[in-house]
Amino acid sequence: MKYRRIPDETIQRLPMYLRGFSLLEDEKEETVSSRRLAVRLGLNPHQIRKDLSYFGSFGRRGVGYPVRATAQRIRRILKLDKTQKAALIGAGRLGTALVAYPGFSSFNLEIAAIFDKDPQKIGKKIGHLRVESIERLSGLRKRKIQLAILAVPAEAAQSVTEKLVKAGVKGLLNFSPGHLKVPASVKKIDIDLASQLSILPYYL
Amino acid sequence: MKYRRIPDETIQRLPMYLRGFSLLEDEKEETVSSRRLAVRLGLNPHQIRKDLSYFGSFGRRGVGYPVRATAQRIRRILKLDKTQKAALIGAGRLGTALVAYPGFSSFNLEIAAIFDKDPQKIGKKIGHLRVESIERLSGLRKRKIQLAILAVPAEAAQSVTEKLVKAGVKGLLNFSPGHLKVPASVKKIDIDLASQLSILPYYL
DNA sequence: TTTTATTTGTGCTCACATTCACAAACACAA
DNA sequence: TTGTGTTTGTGAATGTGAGCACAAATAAAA
Repeated sequence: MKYRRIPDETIQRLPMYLRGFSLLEDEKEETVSSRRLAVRLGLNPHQIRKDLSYFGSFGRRGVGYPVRATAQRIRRILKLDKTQKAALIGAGRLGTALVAYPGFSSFNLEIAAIFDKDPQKIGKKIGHLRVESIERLSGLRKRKIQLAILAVPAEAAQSVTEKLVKAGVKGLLNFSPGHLKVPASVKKIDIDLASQLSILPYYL
Repeated sequence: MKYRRIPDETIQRLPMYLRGFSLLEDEKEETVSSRRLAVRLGLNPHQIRKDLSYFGSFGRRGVGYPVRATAQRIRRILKLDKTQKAALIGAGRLGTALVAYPGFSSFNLEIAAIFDKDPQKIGKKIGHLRVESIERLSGLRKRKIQLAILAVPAEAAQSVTEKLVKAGVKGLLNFSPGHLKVPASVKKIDIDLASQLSILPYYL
């Protein structure tokens, strides 16, 4: 296929595909067709094929996609073939829940540091990590942590973000409500829990 | 404007607009132009105007949007002018964090019941609510709870969902990974935390 | 009243994602 | 070797949302 810009939407679906392939890997399946995979994931086969084709030829016609190889290739694309470390900012309830969240490890994601402003929390253990002072964010570059999860109150979000950017963070998963300004070089994903829930009543 | 289908994307932005208007309400602002609001929210004025116009005429030319009235109108559209009750299923760490989450109340959203399967957790207090047995989900209809937040392990998600649908739930905020089958009459929003985080490394 | 500066509301255009349709590639049986 | 049934990969068609430009409406100054 001639070069075409890869849609963000495609990138966003890759983790879903990866989860599907990983599960099939565990089930010792050798190959899977786009049709079978589509049924499992609840979407349509055309989209799976088109999405994967952006990254080259993955499957064999008449056969399907080789499970193990394709899983590995998607991991490579998403840079999940090596463990990716993320810093968590905010050791409140949500932050604590995220540390214990079991879903990250299957994607080779690891929360490798926790920061908080509150002196009461600093030094405390959460999981197997100790909460560090927010003053130590500047050490992230040395520790090769380029991802951050922001779970602080809205008022603190912008100033913490600026510290993170200075510390070399390139990807941000933001749970704080409201608009966060980041340089174009930083990829930001917003998860606004209250907004998400408040959409539902509309459809009642 | 002649009738046009309202895009889902527009609905998804309404909570953002509502938060903007609510804040301006607190600041005792009388009116706001799409331009000023756009700066605050970090998006463009055309989109705000187009989105609002789907629901009729909101503002006055040369002046802007009346803050209080527009906020109230958006609340009405989203059915947030009355408190909306939601049930939380799954009293794990994530569920517990959600109960304490302060962001819901400003949208008139309330977690009004908590359910779990684990007998160890049933009867325990979380916030000011007691954890109930999952067997009691069928009582949701009588309690007029039509929204549910699903924070259970992936294995349990489908069966719980079916119980919820039977109990008359019409809107579902799903934190469980994987594909969940729901009837077309039920609106489902998925928040897959691991998938979201795993998108970030791609952009490094 | 007239002019100037704003600002909304909306038809239109453009860009882009999704879906379709089909040729090419493969497996396997006859 | 030929034929049949799959399945991928992709150009093309379709559908849809975002961005734009501008007329209409308003306020305030001249």
